[in-house]
Amino acid sequence: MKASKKTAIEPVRLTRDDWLDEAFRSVVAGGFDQVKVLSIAEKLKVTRGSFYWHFVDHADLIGSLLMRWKLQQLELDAHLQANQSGDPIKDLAFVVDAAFSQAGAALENLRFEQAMRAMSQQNAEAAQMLVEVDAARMDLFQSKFFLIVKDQKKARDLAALLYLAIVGSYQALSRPVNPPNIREYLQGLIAHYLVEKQVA
Amino acid sequence: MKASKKTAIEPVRLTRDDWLDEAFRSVVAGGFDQVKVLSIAEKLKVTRGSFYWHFVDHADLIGSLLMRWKLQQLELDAHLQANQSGDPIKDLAFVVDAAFSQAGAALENLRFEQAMRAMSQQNAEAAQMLVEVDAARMDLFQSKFFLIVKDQKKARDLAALLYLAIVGSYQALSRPVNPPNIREYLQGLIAHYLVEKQVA
DNA sequence: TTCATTCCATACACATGTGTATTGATGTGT
DNA sequence: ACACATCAATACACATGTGTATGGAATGAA
Repeated sequence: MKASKKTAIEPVRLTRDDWLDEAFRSVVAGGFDQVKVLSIAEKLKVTRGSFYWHFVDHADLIGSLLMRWKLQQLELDAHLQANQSGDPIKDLAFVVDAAFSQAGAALENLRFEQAMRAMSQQNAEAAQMLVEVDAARMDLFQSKFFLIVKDQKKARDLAALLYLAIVGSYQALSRPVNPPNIREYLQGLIAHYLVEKQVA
Repeated sequence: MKASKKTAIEPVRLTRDDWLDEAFRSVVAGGFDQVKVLSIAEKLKVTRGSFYWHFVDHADLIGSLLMRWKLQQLELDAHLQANQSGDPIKDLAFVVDAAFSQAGAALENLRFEQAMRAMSQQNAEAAQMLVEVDAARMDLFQSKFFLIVKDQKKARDLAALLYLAIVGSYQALSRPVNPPNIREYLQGLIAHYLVEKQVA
Protein backbone atom coordinates (compact mmCIF):
# COMPACT_ATOMS: atom_id res chain seq x y z
CA MET A 1 0.00 0.00 0.00
CA LYS A 2 2.91 2.27 -0.45
CA ALA A 3 2.89 2.63 -4.23
CA SER A 4 -0.12 4.33 -5.85
CA LYS A 5 -2.47 6.44 -3.79
CA LYS A 6 -5.42 4.90 -5.64
CA THR A 7 -7.10 8.29 -5.91
CA ALA A 8 -10.22 8.35 -8.03
CA ILE A 9 -8.70 11.09 -10.16
CA GLU A 10 -5.54 9.72 -11.66
CA PRO A 11 -2.85 12.44 -11.64
CA VAL A 12 -1.93 12.15 -15.32
CA ARG A 13 0.79 14.24 -16.88
CA LEU A 14 -0.66 16.80 -19.24
CA THR A 15 0.28 17.45 -22.82
CA ARG A 16 0.31 20.66 -24.82
CA ASP A 17 -2.90 19.60 -26.50
CA ASP A 18 -4.63 19.16 -23.15
CA TRP A 19 -4.01 22.83 -22.47
CA LEU A 20 -5.18 23.79 -25.96
CA ASP A 21 -8.37 21.79 -25.52
CA GLU A 22 -9.20 23.47 -22.27
CA ALA A 23 -8.32 26.89 -23.68
CA PHE A 24 -10.69 26.16 -26.55
CA ARG A 25 -13.47 25.57 -24.08
CA SER A 26 -12.68 28.83 -22.37
CA VAL A 27 -12.99 30.68 -25.67
CA VAL A 28 -16.31 28.99 -26.35
CA ALA A 29 -17.57 29.88 -22.91
CA GLY A 30 -16.46 33.49 -22.67
CA GLY A 31 -14.39 34.64 -25.61
CA PHE A 32 -10.66 35.08 -25.98
CA ASP A 33 -10.50 37.62 -23.20
CA GLN A 34 -11.49 34.91 -20.78
CA VAL A 35 -8.56 32.68 -21.66
CA LYS A 36 -6.61 33.02 -18.43
CA VAL A 37 -3.72 30.75 -17.57
CA LEU A 38 -4.82 30.67 -13.98
CA SER A 39 -8.41 29.62 -14.55
CA ILE A 40 -7.46 26.99 -17.11
CA ALA A 41 -4.95 25.55 -14.67
CA GLU A 42 -7.70 25.20 -12.08
CA LYS A 43 -9.92 23.32 -14.52
CA LEU A 44 -7.03 20.99 -15.34
CA LYS A 45 -6.32 20.62 -11.63
CA VAL A 46 -2.71 21.73 -11.92
CA THR A 47 -0.83 24.91 -11.21
CA ARG A 48 0.61 27.38 -13.67
CA GLY A 49 3.97 25.70 -13.33
CA SER A 50 2.70 23.17 -15.84
CA PHE A 51 1.64 25.82 -18.32
CA TYR A 52 4.97 27.57 -18.51
CA TRP A 53 6.65 24.28 -19.25
CA HIS A 54 4.40 23.57 -22.27
CA PHE A 55 4.16 27.17 -23.49
CA VAL A 56 6.54 30.08 -23.53
CA ASP A 57 3.82 32.59 -22.64
CA HIS A 58 0.18 33.53 -23.01
CA ALA A 59 0.57 34.70 -26.61
CA ASP A 60 1.98 31.30 -27.48
CA LEU A 61 -1.22 29.67 -26.27
CA ILE A 62 -3.48 31.98 -28.25
CA GLY A 63 -1.39 31.70 -31.40
CA SER A 64 -1.36 27.92 -31.26
CA LEU A 65 -5.08 27.89 -30.70
CA LEU A 66 -5.69 30.03 -33.77
CA MET A 67 -3.40 27.97 -35.94
CA ARG A 68 -5.02 24.74 -34.91
CA TRP A 69 -8.46 26.10 -35.75
CA LYS A 70 -7.38 27.36 -39.15
CA LEU A 71 -5.82 24.06 -40.21
CA GLN A 72 -8.90 22.26 -38.98
CA GLN A 73 -11.26 24.42 -41.00
CA LEU A 74 -9.20 24.29 -44.18
CA GLU A 75 -9.01 20.53 -43.90
CA LEU A 76 -12.76 20.34 -43.46
CA ASP A 77 -13.24 22.50 -46.53
CA ALA A 78 -10.90 20.32 -48.58
CA HIS A 79 -12.74 17.27 -47.44
CA LEU A 80 -16.05 18.69 -48.57
CA GLN A 81 -14.56 19.71 -51.88
CA ALA A 82 -13.33 16.17 -52.45
CA ASN A 83 -16.70 14.60 -51.80
CA GLN A 84 -18.39 15.60 -55.02
CA SER A 85 -21.59 13.98 -56.09
CA GLY A 86 -23.04 14.49 -59.56
CA ASP A 87 -25.78 16.84 -58.47
CA PRO A 88 -24.54 20.36 -57.56
CA ILE A 89 -27.79 21.22 -55.80
CA LYS A 90 -27.43 18.10 -53.70
CA ASP A 91 -23.83 19.12 -53.00
CA LEU A 92 -24.87 22.58 -51.93
CA ALA A 93 -27.46 21.13 -49.62
CA PHE A 94 -24.79 18.88 -48.18
CA VAL A 95 -22.39 21.76 -47.67
CA VAL A 96 -25.04 23.81 -45.91
CA ASP A 97 -25.85 20.75 -43.89
CA ALA A 98 -22.21 20.41 -42.90
CA ALA A 99 -22.08 24.07 -41.95
CA PHE A 100 -24.86 23.54 -39.46
CA SER A 101 -24.19 19.98 -38.43
CA GLN A 102 -21.52 21.44 -36.19
CA ALA A 103 -24.28 23.18 -34.34
CA GLY A 104 -25.85 19.90 -33.44
CA ALA A 105 -23.23 17.83 -31.72
CA ALA A 106 -20.79 20.61 -31.02
CA LEU A 107 -21.88 24.14 -31.63
CA GLU A 108 -18.66 24.94 -29.86
CA ASN A 109 -17.07 25.52 -33.23
CA LEU A 110 -19.59 28.21 -34.00
CA ARG A 111 -18.95 29.91 -30.70
CA PHE A 112 -15.24 29.78 -31.30
CA GLU A 113 -15.59 31.26 -34.76
CA GLN A 114 -17.81 34.00 -33.41
CA ALA A 115 -15.19 34.81 -30.82
CA MET A 116 -12.55 34.92 -33.54
CA ARG A 117 -14.54 37.38 -35.62
CA ALA A 118 -14.99 39.56 -32.58
CA MET A 119 -11.26 39.50 -31.89
CA SER A 120 -10.22 39.94 -35.51
CA GLN A 121 -10.39 43.69 -35.13
CA GLN A 122 -7.52 43.78 -32.70
CA ASN A 123 -5.68 40.62 -33.64
CA ALA A 124 -4.18 40.77 -37.12
CA GLU A 125 -3.25 37.11 -36.96
CA ALA A 126 -6.85 36.07 -36.36
CA ALA A 127 -8.06 38.43 -39.08
CA GLN A 128 -5.69 36.90 -41.60
CA MET A 129 -6.83 33.38 -40.79
CA LEU A 130 -10.46 34.35 -41.15
CA VAL A 131 -9.67 35.78 -44.56
CA GLU A 132 -8.17 32.47 -45.64
CA VAL A 133 -10.96 30.34 -44.25
CA ASP A 134 -13.68 32.60 -45.61
CA ALA A 135 -12.06 32.58 -49.03
CA ALA A 136 -11.81 28.80 -49.08
CA ARG A 137 -15.46 28.39 -48.15
CA MET A 138 -16.56 31.00 -50.66
CA ASP A 139 -14.68 29.22 -53.43
CA LEU A 140 -16.46 26.01 -52.56
CA PHE A 141 -19.85 27.68 -52.64
CA GLN A 142 -19.06 29.45 -55.87
CA SER A 143 -17.93 26.28 -57.62
CA LYS A 144 -21.20 24.61 -56.74
CA PHE A 145 -23.33 27.49 -57.93
CA PHE A 146 -21.34 27.74 -61.13
CA LEU A 147 -22.40 24.26 -62.12
CA ILE A 148 -25.97 25.48 -61.87
CA VAL A 149 -25.97 28.97 -63.33
CA LYS A 150 -22.98 28.57 -65.70
CA ASP A 151 -21.84 32.11 -64.94
CA GLN A 152 -18.94 33.00 -62.66
CA LYS A 153 -20.24 36.39 -61.61
CA LYS A 154 -23.71 35.14 -60.85
CA ALA A 155 -22.23 32.16 -59.08
CA ARG A 156 -20.09 34.42 -56.91
CA ASP A 157 -23.05 36.67 -56.14
CA LEU A 158 -25.19 33.78 -55.02
CA ALA A 159 -22.31 32.24 -53.09
CA ALA A 160 -21.72 35.51 -51.25
CA LEU A 161 -25.39 35.90 -50.43
CA LEU A 162 -25.65 32.38 -49.06
CA TYR A 163 -22.37 32.51 -47.19
CA LEU A 164 -23.07 35.87 -45.60
CA ALA A 165 -26.49 34.59 -44.55
CA ILE A 166 -24.84 31.59 -42.91
CA VAL A 167 -22.33 33.78 -41.12
CA GLY A 168 -25.18 36.02 -40.06
CA SER A 169 -27.10 33.08 -38.69
CA TYR A 170 -24.02 32.14 -36.67
CA GLN A 171 -24.28 35.51 -34.99
CA ALA A 172 -28.00 35.43 -34.45
CA LEU A 173 -28.26 31.90 -33.10
CA SER A 174 -31.42 31.12 -31.15
CA ARG A 175 -33.11 34.37 -31.96
CA PRO A 176 -36.45 34.97 -33.64
CA VAL A 177 -34.87 35.88 -36.96
CA ASN A 178 -32.96 32.63 -36.87
CA PRO A 179 -35.46 29.78 -36.58
CA PRO A 180 -34.30 26.44 -35.21
CA ASN A 181 -34.79 24.87 -38.61
CA ILE A 182 -32.41 27.36 -40.19
CA ARG A 183 -30.70 24.56 -42.06
CA GLU A 184 -33.74 23.35 -43.99
CA TYR A 185 -34.74 26.96 -44.23
CA LEU A 186 -31.65 28.01 -46.18
CA GLN A 187 -31.74 24.85 -48.24
CA GLY A 188 -35.27 25.71 -49.24
CA LEU A 189 -34.16 29.17 -50.20
CA ILE A 190 -31.44 27.70 -52.38
CA ALA A 191 -33.85 25.41 -54.14
CA HIS A 192 -36.70 27.83 -54.66
CA TYR A 193 -35.66 31.43 -54.39
CA LEU A 194 -32.20 31.21 -55.91
CA VAL A 195 -31.58 28.19 -58.06
CA GLU A 196 -34.96 27.52 -59.61
CA LYS A 197 -35.44 31.07 -60.72
CA GLN A 198 -32.00 31.13 -62.24
CA VAL A 199 -32.25 28.04 -64.37
CA ALA A 200 -35.76 28.93 -65.44
CA MET B 1 -2.56 85.92 -13.14
CA LYS B 2 -3.94 84.21 -10.14
CA ALA B 3 -7.33 83.09 -11.45
CA SER B 4 -7.47 80.70 -14.40
CA LYS B 5 -4.40 78.80 -15.46
CA LYS B 6 -5.29 79.49 -19.10
CA THR B 7 -4.52 75.92 -20.04
CA ALA B 8 -5.36 74.94 -23.61
CA ILE B 9 -7.55 72.15 -22.29
CA GLU B 10 -10.29 73.72 -20.28
CA PRO B 11 -10.93 71.57 -17.19
CA VAL B 12 -14.65 71.13 -17.78
CA ARG B 13 -16.83 69.17 -15.43
CA LEU B 14 -17.90 65.92 -16.98
CA THR B 15 -21.40 64.55 -17.30
CA ARG B 16 -22.66 61.01 -17.19
CA ASP B 17 -23.00 61.07 -20.96
CA ASP B 18 -19.36 62.03 -21.37
CA TRP B 19 -18.40 58.80 -19.65
CA LEU B 20 -20.88 56.83 -21.76
CA ASP B 21 -19.49 58.33 -24.95
CA GLU B 22 -15.95 57.40 -24.06
CA ALA B 23 -17.04 53.93 -22.95
CA PHE B 24 -18.74 53.53 -26.31
CA ARG B 25 -15.45 54.26 -28.04
CA SER B 26 -13.74 51.68 -25.88
CA VAL B 27 -16.25 49.06 -26.92
CA VAL B 28 -15.75 49.96 -30.57
CA ALA B 29 -12.01 49.75 -30.20
CA GLY B 30 -11.68 46.56 -28.21
CA GLY B 31 -14.98 45.06 -27.17
CA PHE B 32 -16.80 45.16 -23.86
CA ASP B 33 -13.99 43.45 -22.04
CA GLN B 34 -11.83 46.47 -22.71
CA VAL B 35 -14.19 48.85 -20.97
CA LYS B 36 -12.04 49.64 -17.94
CA VAL B 37 -12.85 52.50 -15.63
CA LEU B 38 -9.18 53.29 -15.30
CA SER B 39 -8.38 53.58 -18.99
CA ILE B 40 -11.50 55.60 -19.73
CA ALA B 41 -10.60 57.99 -16.93
CA GLU B 42 -7.20 58.53 -18.53
CA LYS B 43 -8.76 59.35 -21.88
CA LEU B 44 -11.08 61.83 -20.17
CA LYS B 45 -8.12 63.25 -18.26
CA VAL B 46 -9.71 62.70 -14.89
CA THR B 47 -9.35 60.14 -12.15
CA ARG B 48 -11.73 57.40 -11.16
CA GLY B 49 -13.07 59.62 -8.43
CA SER B 50 -15.20 61.21 -11.13
CA PHE B 51 -16.55 57.88 -12.33
CA TYR B 52 -17.80 56.70 -8.97
CA TRP B 53 -19.69 59.92 -8.56
CA HIS B 54 -21.58 59.51 -11.85
CA PHE B 55 -21.99 55.73 -11.64
CA VAL B 56 -22.51 53.33 -8.80
CA ASP B 57 -20.21 50.71 -10.26
CA HIS B 58 -18.89 49.13 -13.44
CA ALA B 59 -22.08 47.19 -14.15
CA ASP B 60 -24.00 50.44 -14.04
CA LEU B 61 -21.86 51.78 -16.86
CA ILE B 62 -22.33 48.71 -19.06
CA GLY B 63 -26.05 48.55 -18.42
CA SER B 64 -26.57 52.20 -19.28
CA LEU B 65 -24.52 51.75 -22.42
CA LEU B 66 -26.65 48.85 -23.56
CA MET B 67 -29.89 50.66 -22.84
CA ARG B 68 -28.81 53.74 -24.71
CA TRP B 69 -27.91 51.66 -27.76
CA LYS B 70 -31.21 49.79 -27.74
CA LEU B 71 -33.34 52.94 -27.56
CA GLN B 72 -31.24 54.47 -30.30
CA GLN B 73 -31.71 51.53 -32.62
CA LEU B 74 -35.43 51.19 -32.02
CA GLU B 75 -35.85 54.88 -32.67
CA LEU B 76 -33.92 54.59 -35.91
CA ASP B 77 -36.12 51.69 -36.96
CA ALA B 78 -39.29 53.62 -36.18
CA HIS B 79 -37.98 56.56 -38.15
CA LEU B 80 -37.36 54.37 -41.18
CA GLN B 81 -40.78 52.84 -40.85
CA ALA B 82 -42.37 56.26 -40.85
CA ASN B 83 -40.63 57.39 -44.00
CA GLN B 84 -42.61 55.37 -46.49
CA SER B 85 -42.45 56.16 -50.16
CA GLY B 86 -44.86 54.57 -52.64
CA ASP B 87 -42.33 52.17 -54.11
CA PRO B 88 -41.50 49.24 -51.79
CA ILE B 89 -38.41 48.33 -53.80
CA LYS B 90 -37.19 51.87 -53.44
CA ASP B 91 -37.94 51.66 -49.74
CA LEU B 92 -35.99 48.44 -49.39
CA ALA B 93 -33.05 49.99 -51.17
CA PHE B 94 -33.27 52.91 -48.79
CA VAL B 95 -33.37 50.66 -45.75
CA VAL B 96 -30.35 48.71 -46.94
CA ASP B 97 -28.71 52.00 -47.66
CA ALA B 98 -29.42 53.14 -44.13
CA ALA B 99 -28.04 49.90 -42.72
CA PHE B 100 -24.72 50.58 -44.40
CA SER B 101 -24.67 54.34 -44.29
CA GLN B 102 -23.56 53.92 -40.70
CA ALA B 103 -20.47 52.23 -42.05
CA GLY B 104 -19.54 55.36 -43.95
CA ALA B 105 -19.46 58.18 -41.47
CA ALA B 106 -19.40 56.09 -38.34
CA LEU B 107 -18.91 52.37 -38.71
CA GLU B 108 -18.55 52.59 -34.98
CA ASN B 109 -22.14 51.46 -34.67
CA LEU B 110 -21.35 48.28 -36.53
CA ARG B 111 -18.38 47.57 -34.32
CA PHE B 112 -20.51 48.16 -31.27
CA GLU B 113 -23.22 45.84 -32.50
CA GLN B 114 -20.63 43.19 -33.29
CA ALA B 115 -19.28 43.49 -29.78
CA MET B 116 -22.79 43.14 -28.40
CA ARG B 117 -23.45 39.95 -30.34
CA ALA B 118 -20.18 38.55 -29.07
CA MET B 119 -21.12 39.39 -25.50
CA SER B 120 -24.74 38.24 -25.82
CA GLN B 121 -23.74 34.70 -24.90
CA GLN B 122 -22.72 35.69 -21.41
CA ASN B 123 -24.86 38.78 -20.90
CA ALA B 124 -28.56 38.01 -20.83
CA GLU B 125 -29.39 41.70 -20.84
CA ALA B 126 -27.54 42.26 -24.09
CA ALA B 127 -29.08 39.13 -25.61
CA GLN B 128 -32.56 40.34 -24.81
CA MET B 129 -31.93 43.74 -26.39
CA LEU B 130 -30.58 42.14 -29.54
CA VAL B 131 -33.73 40.06 -29.76
CA GLU B 132 -35.84 43.19 -29.66
CA VAL B 133 -33.78 45.13 -32.15
CA ASP B 134 -33.48 42.19 -34.54
CA ALA B 135 -37.23 41.63 -34.39
CA ALA B 136 -37.97 45.27 -35.12
CA ARG B 137 -35.67 45.31 -38.12
CA MET B 138 -37.05 42.04 -39.40
CA ASP B 139 -40.59 43.35 -39.22
CA LEU B 140 -39.56 46.35 -41.26
CA PHE B 141 -37.92 44.18 -43.91
CA GLN B 142 -40.86 41.84 -44.01
CA SER B 143 -43.39 44.61 -44.45
CA LYS B 144 -41.49 45.90 -47.45
CA PHE B 145 -41.18 42.52 -49.08
CA PHE B 146 -44.85 41.81 -48.47
CA LEU B 147 -45.82 44.74 -50.66
CA ILE B 148 -43.88 43.06 -53.44
CA VAL B 149 -44.62 39.36 -53.14
CA LYS B 150 -48.06 39.63 -51.48
CA ASP B 151 -47.33 36.60 -49.31
CA GLN B 152 -46.40 36.77 -45.62
CA LYS B 153 -44.37 33.57 -45.55
CA LYS B 154 -42.41 34.42 -48.67
CA ALA B 155 -41.94 37.93 -47.41
CA ARG B 156 -40.57 36.65 -44.12
CA ASP B 157 -38.26 34.24 -45.90
CA LEU B 158 -36.80 36.92 -48.09
CA ALA B 159 -36.55 39.32 -45.18
CA ALA B 160 -34.65 36.75 -43.13
CA LEU B 161 -32.30 36.00 -45.99
CA LEU B 162 -31.51 39.63 -46.58
CA TYR B 163 -31.21 40.51 -42.91
CA LEU B 164 -28.98 37.57 -42.10
CA ALA B 165 -26.78 38.50 -45.05
CA ILE B 166 -26.51 42.03 -43.71
CA VAL B 167 -25.63 40.78 -40.23
CA GLY B 168 -23.11 38.45 -41.82
CA SER B 169 -21.55 41.30 -43.74
CA TYR B 170 -21.22 43.17 -40.47
CA GLN B 171 -19.05 40.35 -39.22
CA ALA B 172 -17.00 39.96 -42.36
CA LEU B 173 -16.30 43.63 -42.92
CA SER B 174 -13.33 44.42 -45.17
CA ARG B 175 -12.78 40.87 -46.23
CA PRO B 176 -12.78 39.37 -49.72
CA VAL B 177 -16.22 37.86 -49.29
CA ASN B 178 -17.52 41.28 -48.40
CA PRO B 179 -16.65 43.70 -51.18
CA PRO B 180 -16.47 47.42 -50.40
CA ASN B 181 -19.55 48.02 -52.50
CA ILE B 182 -21.56 45.59 -50.42
CA ARG B 183 -24.41 48.03 -50.30
CA GLU B 184 -25.00 48.22 -54.06
CA TYR B 185 -24.21 44.56 -54.14
CA LEU B 186 -27.10 43.57 -51.90
CA GLN B 187 -29.41 46.06 -53.53
CA GLY B 188 -28.64 44.44 -56.85
CA LEU B 189 -29.43 41.07 -55.37
CA ILE B 190 -32.76 42.36 -54.17
CA ALA B 191 -33.65 43.74 -57.56
CA HIS B 192 -32.50 40.85 -59.70
CA TYR B 193 -32.17 37.63 -57.76
CA LEU B 194 -35.01 38.03 -55.33
CA VAL B 195 -37.68 40.46 -56.33
CA GLU B 196 -37.72 40.20 -60.08
CA LYS B 197 -37.94 36.44 -60.07
CA GLN B 198 -40.74 36.57 -57.57
CA VAL B 199 -43.02 38.93 -59.38
CA ALA B 200 -42.30 37.23 -62.69
C1' DT C 1 -19.20 86.62 2.29
C1' DT C 2 -20.93 82.42 3.69
C1' DC C 3 -22.40 78.04 3.00
C1' DA C 4 -23.90 74.04 0.80
C1' DT C 5 -23.81 71.40 -3.35
C1' DT C 6 -21.45 69.47 -7.06
C1' DC C 7 -17.68 67.29 -8.98
C1' DC C 8 -13.02 65.41 -8.76
C1' DA C 9 -8.34 63.91 -6.49
C1' DT C 10 -5.96 61.01 -3.36
C1' DA C 11 -4.95 57.13 -0.64
C1' DC C 12 -6.03 52.70 0.74
C1' DA C 13 -7.49 47.80 0.69
C1' DC C 14 -8.24 43.97 -1.99
C1' DA C 15 -8.48 40.83 -5.94
C1' DT C 16 -6.77 38.80 -10.14
C1' DG C 17 -3.60 38.16 -13.68
C1' DT C 18 1.28 37.31 -15.95
C1' DG C 19 5.97 35.76 -15.82
C1' DT C 20 10.39 33.87 -13.56
C1' DA C 21 13.25 31.15 -10.63
C1' DT C 22 13.75 27.42 -7.91
C1' DT C 23 12.73 23.22 -6.00
C1' DG C 24 10.46 18.75 -5.98
C1' DA C 25 8.38 14.57 -7.71
C1' DT C 26 7.79 11.00 -11.26
C1' DG C 27 9.15 8.26 -14.60
C1' DT C 28 12.68 5.85 -18.06
C1' DG C 29 16.64 3.88 -19.75
C1' DT C 30 21.17 1.84 -18.65
C1' DA D 1 20.71 1.45 -8.32
C1' DC D 2 21.87 5.40 -10.80
C1' DA D 3 21.54 9.34 -13.66
C1' DC D 4 18.89 11.99 -16.59
C1' DA D 5 14.95 13.99 -18.60
C1' DT D 6 10.14 15.20 -18.02
C1' DC D 7 6.54 17.49 -15.84
C1' DA D 8 4.51 20.12 -11.93
C1' DA D 9 4.44 22.80 -7.29
C1' DT D 10 5.92 26.80 -4.78
C1' DA D 11 7.32 31.38 -3.90
C1' DC D 12 8.28 35.78 -5.50
C1' DA D 13 7.96 40.20 -8.05
C1' DC D 14 5.20 43.05 -10.66
C1' DA D 15 1.25 45.01 -13.12
C1' DT D 16 -3.56 46.18 -13.63
C1' DG D 17 -8.17 46.40 -12.24
C1' DT D 18 -12.36 47.43 -8.91
C1' DG D 19 -14.42 49.68 -5.03
C1' DT D 20 -14.43 52.76 -0.73
C1' DA D 21 -13.44 56.53 2.24
C1' DT D 22 -12.15 60.98 2.71
C1' DG D 23 -10.50 65.36 1.70
C1' DG D 24 -10.41 69.41 -1.47
C1' DA D 25 -11.58 72.72 -5.12
C1' DA D 26 -15.05 75.05 -7.91
C1' DT D 27 -19.73 76.74 -8.52
C1' DG D 28 -24.03 78.80 -7.37
C1' DA D 29 -27.46 80.48 -4.05
C1' DA D 30 -28.48 83.08 0.22
